Amino acid sequence: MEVEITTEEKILIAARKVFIEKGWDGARMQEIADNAGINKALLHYYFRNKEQLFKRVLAGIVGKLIPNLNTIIQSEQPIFEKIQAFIDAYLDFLLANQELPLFVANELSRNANLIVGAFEENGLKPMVGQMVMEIFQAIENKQIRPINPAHLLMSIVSMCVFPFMGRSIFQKVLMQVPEEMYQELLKQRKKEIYEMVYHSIVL
Amino acid sequence: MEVEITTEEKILIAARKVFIEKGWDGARMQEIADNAGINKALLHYYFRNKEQLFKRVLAGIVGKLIPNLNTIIQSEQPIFEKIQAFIDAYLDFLLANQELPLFVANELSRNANLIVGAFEENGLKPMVGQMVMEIFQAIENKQIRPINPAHLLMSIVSMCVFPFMGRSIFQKVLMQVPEEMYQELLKQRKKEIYEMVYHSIVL
DNA sequence: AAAAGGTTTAACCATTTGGTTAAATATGAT
DNA sequence: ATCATATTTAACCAAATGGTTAAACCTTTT
Repeated sequence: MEVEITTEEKILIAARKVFIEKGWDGARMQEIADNAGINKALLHYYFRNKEQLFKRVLAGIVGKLIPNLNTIIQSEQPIFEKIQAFIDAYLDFLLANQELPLFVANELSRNANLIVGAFEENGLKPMVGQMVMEIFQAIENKQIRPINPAHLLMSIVSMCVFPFMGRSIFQKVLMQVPEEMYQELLKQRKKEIYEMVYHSIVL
Repeated sequence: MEVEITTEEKILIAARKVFIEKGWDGARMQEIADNAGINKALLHYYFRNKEQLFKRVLAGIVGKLIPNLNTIIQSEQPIFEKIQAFIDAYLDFLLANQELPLFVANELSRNANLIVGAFEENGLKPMVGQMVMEIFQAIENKQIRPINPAHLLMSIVSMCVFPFMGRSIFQKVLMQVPEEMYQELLKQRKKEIYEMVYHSIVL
């Protein structure tokens, strides 16, 4: 069977890899061309310049990041199930896109307008609002102990994302464990995070 | 009173600022020179090249990062007090060096050998070992509920660091709050993190 | 088969950037 | 004052880098 792959796709795949690996500043058009197995001039034929290419890569990334989580947030489930589903979906995504968080945080902090633009074009609503409300209600209903919802969410997201974003810090400085062992830890986190959150809010 | 500030110090201050702000790839020797108010050639007079200058900046950063935490870890206190002291000291440091985590994670993931070298020269022992042992003992002594120590530590560090390292993600994408409000959240975290951890491990 | 249009390439170009050089200027010792 | 040494600067340089151009090469249409 024929697996058609256009030059444009080859370029985007190569660009995604190089941009994520090296960041905007470190990425070289020549390296992207080499990775795509084409001439450098062809990059500029398909994408006018580095910025256009970067924007296209961003759009692809952001497009996958968002919908996943939003569906969960909007679903109707009891608070504990919902939190568990959130952690579950978030970690699945992170395990499949391990280098993404550091890349996004990085570019976002240097190049904010570009990235925020990409998010807005992809229609990311501040999905936090609804979650905050639900946590408030769960507190009033005596389902969970009183806790600042913003901080609870912050903590959950932190526990999910940081092991990926700060992976180099954990792996190379703090824990000094080999790659496979770290991957093993990452896989266990789904369960560990949920248990931590559960015990910290259950009455 | 005379505040003596040598050219070398001026350079290091400027370099630290530019490197942290822009990263290795984004930092320009010219910009560092401008920030220091000197000629570009003078940079190379004091520091042979970009790499030497970067290493010196790193040494300064790592030198302050470590000792702070190690003293706490090595202190003898009951487990809950120790965890609280750890969070306390960590957040004080982070509040005073907000841009550092992203910078370190970033350079560490691209340029590992350079940074790990800087850590090793500054004698960072994998301080985690001792903490893991103590958590194990606390579990055996029925002081806290059974929990994987590595994950507990990972979670604590995550909750402390991520709001700084992923600040742009929280602030600009997820929560969309103004600067002062985010700073306010950060100041509250000390208390919030400890309470979260406390409730999640207390029997 | 020849014209036409899109696709790909090699060779260039202008600018930026890290780094050097040689001369000028302070600074300190004799 | 004068000599020597350390500090600072302006002018350069070579390599790297994003981008352009004009020609070559397909593929499809007529």
